[in-house]
Amino acid sequence: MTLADVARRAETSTAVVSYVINNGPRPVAAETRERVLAAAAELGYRPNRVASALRSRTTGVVGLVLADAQTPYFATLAGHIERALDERGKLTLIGNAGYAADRQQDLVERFLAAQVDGLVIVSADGGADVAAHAEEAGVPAVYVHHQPTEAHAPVIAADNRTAVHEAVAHLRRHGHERIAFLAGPHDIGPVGLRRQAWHAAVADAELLRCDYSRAAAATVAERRITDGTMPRALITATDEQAIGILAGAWAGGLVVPDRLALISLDGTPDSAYTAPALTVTQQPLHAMAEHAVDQLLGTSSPSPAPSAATLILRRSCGCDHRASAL
Amino acid sequence: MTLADVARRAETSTAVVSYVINNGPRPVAAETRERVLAAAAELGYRPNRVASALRSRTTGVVGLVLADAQTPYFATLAGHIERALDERGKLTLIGNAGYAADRQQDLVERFLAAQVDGLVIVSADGGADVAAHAEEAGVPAVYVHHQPTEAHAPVIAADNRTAVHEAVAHLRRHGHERIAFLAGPHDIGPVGLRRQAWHAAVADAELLRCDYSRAAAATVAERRITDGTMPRALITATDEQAIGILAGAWAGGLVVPDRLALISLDGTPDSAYTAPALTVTQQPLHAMAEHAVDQLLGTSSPSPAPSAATLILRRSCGCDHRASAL
DNA sequence: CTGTTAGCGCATTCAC
DNA sequence: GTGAATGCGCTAACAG
Repeated sequence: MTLADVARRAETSTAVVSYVINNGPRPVAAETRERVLAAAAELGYRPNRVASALRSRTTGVVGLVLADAQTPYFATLAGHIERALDERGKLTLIGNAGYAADRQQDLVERFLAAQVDGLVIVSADGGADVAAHAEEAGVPAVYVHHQPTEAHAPVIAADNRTAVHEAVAHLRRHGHERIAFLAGPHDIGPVGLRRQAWHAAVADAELLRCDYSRAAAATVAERRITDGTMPRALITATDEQAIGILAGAWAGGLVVPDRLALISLDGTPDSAYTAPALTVTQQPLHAMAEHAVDQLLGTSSPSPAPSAATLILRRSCGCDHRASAL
Repeated sequence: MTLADVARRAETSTAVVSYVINNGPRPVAAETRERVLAAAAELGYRPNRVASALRSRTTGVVGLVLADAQTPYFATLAGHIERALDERGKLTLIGNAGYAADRQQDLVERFLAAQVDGLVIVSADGGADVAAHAEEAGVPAVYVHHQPTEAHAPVIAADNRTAVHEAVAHLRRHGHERIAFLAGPHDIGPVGLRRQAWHAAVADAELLRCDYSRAAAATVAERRITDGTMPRALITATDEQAIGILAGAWAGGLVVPDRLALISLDGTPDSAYTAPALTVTQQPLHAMAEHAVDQLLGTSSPSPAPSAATLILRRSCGCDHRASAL
């Protein structure tokens, strides 16, 4: 079924059929429009977006490159982005780079070959400035969460510094002086910012490091408990690490929050249903996604830039104002 | 940059350039090939997949329709599917139906318009047989996890019945007689199969129901604890519900596994890092994804059909053979 | 307001 | 082994 078939059936031209299918760019007489619509319905006509894309030079597809699609933080962010795109009539081509710079590069290349209308890059630490390739091809791109140094595209990220300060201040209110920090393996990207903000706010406390995985954090917790060197107050850079710490603490018989006050810095949905529930600074992932997509598509009414994460008080820091898990 | 540009630079025809770019379907003299490759590299030529798709009637893109992209179970499955597709050179167009039948329909329609080479549908309970539309358009489709009644496409799912039997048997080994079951709001789909298998294996024990969300399950747990009607042994249909039960139990001061032996039936990665760690029957999500994609693409060496979930013993059932969270 | 027509970039047929 | 020419289905000039 093609435009021509519909035109033939409606006894008109392909141009007119195109005008009614796309509501423009030229007006069509009401009666003709009815005939065309009827013919299209009878034939079960479905426009071929590929042909349309070739001619109009716009596919209605946006590429979403993810560093990691499995982690709740990224998965939630990706979900919001896909939804924002969908609301604006775009389709989402998704790709998972698995933290590998070359895979990220390759995905961008393939998305560009597919003539995407834009590129959203949720990169993690490291990686080259893939947006440069997009710019060269005349395709707009935005980074979300993280941006490589000297990047040629806007970045959408929340204010990490303020979030960390709030977490530190809250733990101090609980009477803690020495507030340790569990960072990632290095200080690149948003987590590096969080680490620095902690360092600026806390005079002398211990800096721990491990991978951004539950398994790694659980190992750290178990070892620390065995050694008797577990801090009494800890801020983790990510929810994944916090959940790992909780698992390790449980296995090691260390009670949270009695023996360890814990705050995490992502605030994914997962953090609300751990045992005990995690106190977090919640990143405005929805706002970040909306803003990124508006920025990318140059929508007329752009959403406001996402602000800082908000502190959500639950049980793991020692707060008690909500006994219920809800 | 188009084929014609490269041809001009290499002083040959567009046909020859096409042959070398695609390695066929006709042979090209080594020397000519070199000239073409050099010209393409110098010009930074990138094939236009849209034009290629229009001509060759194959886009190299597969549509993935998800009932819910946020839940770890579906997110993990989606990740495996995307990866399997990527390994076979396909790009993935993703869409989130959010459990809404009309949104699912709409997504399929738009993917078909985009001329996808195939459709993977990870549907949840309900929804029409969207694969029928695909079949009509001559596009192959597979269902994963769940299939509407009277569906016109293959389904890839694991053996839920066996999984449930193993869970029941294990709880019995721990000395439990009355093993309750937490099902979804109704008995459609895979969860319905699990519910039936439990019913067949357990004579008289209580059937609980709630939404497939952590929040709903936590509410159930808290109410049961308050009422003093919490079962001593429970199998939950999904990990989401198990995690909610754990959160509710913690908030209500009920110790798992001492006062409640718990087994869940998904076995997502999340289940390994709860406190306590969940004993689960782990669904072969990777095998399901591989098999689905092979089935869809008609690959020469199809992967074997996924078998039953495997029982992973951890702490929540009362087992003690692994003190570590790892 | 409607119809005719020329490509979009590429794969492929047919001639050489 | 190579090249010229055709058309995939659609949009947008252009002409009526």
